[in-house]
Amino acid sequence: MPRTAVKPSARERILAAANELFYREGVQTVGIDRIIEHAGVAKASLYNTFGSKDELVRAYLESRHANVSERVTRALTRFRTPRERLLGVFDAQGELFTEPTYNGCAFVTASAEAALGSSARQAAEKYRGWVRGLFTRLAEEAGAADPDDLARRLHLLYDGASLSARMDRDPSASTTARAAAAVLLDEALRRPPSSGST
Amino acid sequence: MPRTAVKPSARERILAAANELFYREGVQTVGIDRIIEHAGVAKASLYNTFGSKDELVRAYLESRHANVSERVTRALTRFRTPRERLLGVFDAQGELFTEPTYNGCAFVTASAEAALGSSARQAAEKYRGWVRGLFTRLAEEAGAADPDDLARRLHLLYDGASLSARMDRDPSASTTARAAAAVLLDEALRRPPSSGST
DNA sequence: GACGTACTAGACAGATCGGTCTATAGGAGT
DNA sequence: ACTCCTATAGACCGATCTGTCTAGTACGTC
Repeated sequence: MPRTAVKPSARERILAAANELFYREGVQTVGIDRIIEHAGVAKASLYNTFGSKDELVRAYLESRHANVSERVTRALTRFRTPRERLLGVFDAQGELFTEPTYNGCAFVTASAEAALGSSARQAAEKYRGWVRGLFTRLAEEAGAADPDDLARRLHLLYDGASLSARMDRDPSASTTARAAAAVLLDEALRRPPSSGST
Repeated sequence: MPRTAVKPSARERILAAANELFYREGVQTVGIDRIIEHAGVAKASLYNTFGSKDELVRAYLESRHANVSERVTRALTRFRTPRERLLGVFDAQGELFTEPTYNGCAFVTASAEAALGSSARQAAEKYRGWVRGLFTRLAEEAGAADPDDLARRLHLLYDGASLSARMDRDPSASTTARAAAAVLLDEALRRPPSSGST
């Protein structure tokens, strides 16, 4: 068991350094030299393991995706009713916001820095698909008249909250989003299950 | 009239080039050389006029702020009732989304690329303050029970919509946001003018 | 014609970038 | 003992970055 206890592998140390530096300062700003220095590895180790900076960025974002989805999923098991589970997404978001290292959605910032066809954009697309699917499923379970439509609306609040938490340095954005989500949910339950009223 | 008709000044050409390239590809990705080449000016002209790239970024964002606020303000004069004016913000947003060059909120992307104390962050803060103030004023005029609270909620939808329009390439995000905003507005009007119910 | 202003063209400096390469060292499996 | 694998340190390459500097040009005003 020398892997995790005594000394993590080079790959793990590099990913940890990337997770910290890329997230805090941006994937464009942080250079390879900073990463290997912070991880305490040789440059060759990084390129033997990941091949390029772009692939390292992809691995960094994929690990974040895994962390966030696991964390949110686990947090939702605390709640019993469908309504509580749906609104619980914003509670889980609020917990992230209060962490001192929180610096916004990693996929949004990385995507803003990267070129159009880059790995960052692909990883962001995948993450957004997961969020959308989560909200859609929760909206269905809650009995919303139009689950897709409610999921889209909740996704707007979710994105807006993470953006406000970063740019306005306002961790209470998740509370505002949660309250707004409750109003939207109630309205979606009031609507008849199959009709389109604008 | 040789200024605007025949040949714009170097400053105007530089700003136009910055507005196009910075917005499309990012302030970090686009270098000074690309700007001066696209503007057709000498490098010395850029540095004599703006002093540094950071100041050029600030000027670029300030010009965008002026453009957007002027455009939104003018669009809102079309509507008569307070309710229409409030929801009209999302109509104006939808018009921006349909433009082929739309690439998300310039302040969000620029802020994601720039360092913490940079001009971009300052310009973004200023812009966000304007948006917040606009929503607050419209919420007051519409007679919302808690205008600040409603403004915060609408701001989440507004940010979420621009983010979705860019990342999901979905111009209809403004329509979703507008529908959600209508629900939130109605609820804010139903609430008694001075009480706090969670 | 002289002069100041605004501009252009482009070399240049100093730093940093992503990425490759050489050379070396230690540990595990045969 | 020998080899393979993984790791190390660090020189090195070509490209690119922001910013400076020199030199020369067109124009409008006195």
